[in-house]
Amino acid sequence: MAAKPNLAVAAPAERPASLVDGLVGYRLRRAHSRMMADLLPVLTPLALRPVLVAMLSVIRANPGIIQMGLGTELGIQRANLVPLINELTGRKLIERRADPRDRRALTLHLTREGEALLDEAAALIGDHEERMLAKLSTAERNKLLELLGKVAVD
Amino acid sequence: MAAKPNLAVAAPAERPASLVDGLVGYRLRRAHSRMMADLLPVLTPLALRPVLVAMLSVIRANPGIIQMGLGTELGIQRANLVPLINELTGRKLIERRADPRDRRALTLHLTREGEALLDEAAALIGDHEERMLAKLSTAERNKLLELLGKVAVD
DNA sequence: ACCATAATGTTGTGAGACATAACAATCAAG
DNA sequence: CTTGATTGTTATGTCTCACAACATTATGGT
Repeated sequence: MAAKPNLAVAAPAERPASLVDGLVGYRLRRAHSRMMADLLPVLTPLALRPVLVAMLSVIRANPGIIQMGLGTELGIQRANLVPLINELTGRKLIERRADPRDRRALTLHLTREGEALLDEAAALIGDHEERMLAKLSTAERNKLLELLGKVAVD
Repeated sequence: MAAKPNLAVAAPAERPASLVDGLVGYRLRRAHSRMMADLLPVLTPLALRPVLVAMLSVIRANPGIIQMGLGTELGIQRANLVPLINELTGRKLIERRADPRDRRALTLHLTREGEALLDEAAALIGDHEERMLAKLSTAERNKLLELLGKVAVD
């Protein structure tokens, strides 16, 4: 029942909009892809990746959070979290400490170096966001944050 | 100079907002992740993935597009495009034809089966988007599309 | 016409993200 | 105390993606 006109003879001169172009999911994919492409080289000088920054950020906001909680917060499965945490502990950016309440769990804390490096990363990421959102006014950026929040939340 | 208030003394009773939570890039990542998690099982019955749908969609909107053009349009490198196109041609969803103007290039066209399958996918994806954007009004959805477009565009 | 450079499709390869299963240690509930 | 669930861990496999190299063909300069 498609009301689709026959355009087999139409000259594809300009750039006909594809079906996926009107989808939020598709533009989300493109916007995300473009931002990651810009962010990766930004963090390279600090030897960090976006995931590691997110981990540091959540640990700073929730000192003493256990690994399972960190994984849930970031949408990372605990199995895949282990090598990431090993990477951060190996660089003395965070510490694993025994949880006094639960002997299975390990709590996570930022070290001084972790704090400092996260501050550096935050500054670089601030510039990065400013660059990516240059076309958007402050009101538009807030609106985008709000709308993305509604989509991201469960 | 960042106008960042000192919140070190705030009581972390509820759920303290982490630094990354105010970043567009981070919410973009979360929103994208959630939508993909919902979309993948939607396309499973058709044995399709989001990339394949995007390819079919762009080919339908630009019949005769060459592989290089498709890769540029979707942000996929031509090397990685080859097995994807092989997958679609193997399933008789698209066809590779010689380009009369450039003997290096191969033009791409949808088959009837490709058209039909894309229509099915479009219907399923329509439901999927409706589900993901349930919290947003029509005006908000259009605004989100517009803002994402500004971020995604180069 | 000739030559150097670029573009297109292709293959191969490796790194990284991610899901799953299985296990030991510990907790929680009956 | 015993059964089941939870936490951290290891191992494994899959999927996506980037990069390098190559043959074929176009393009542009001389």
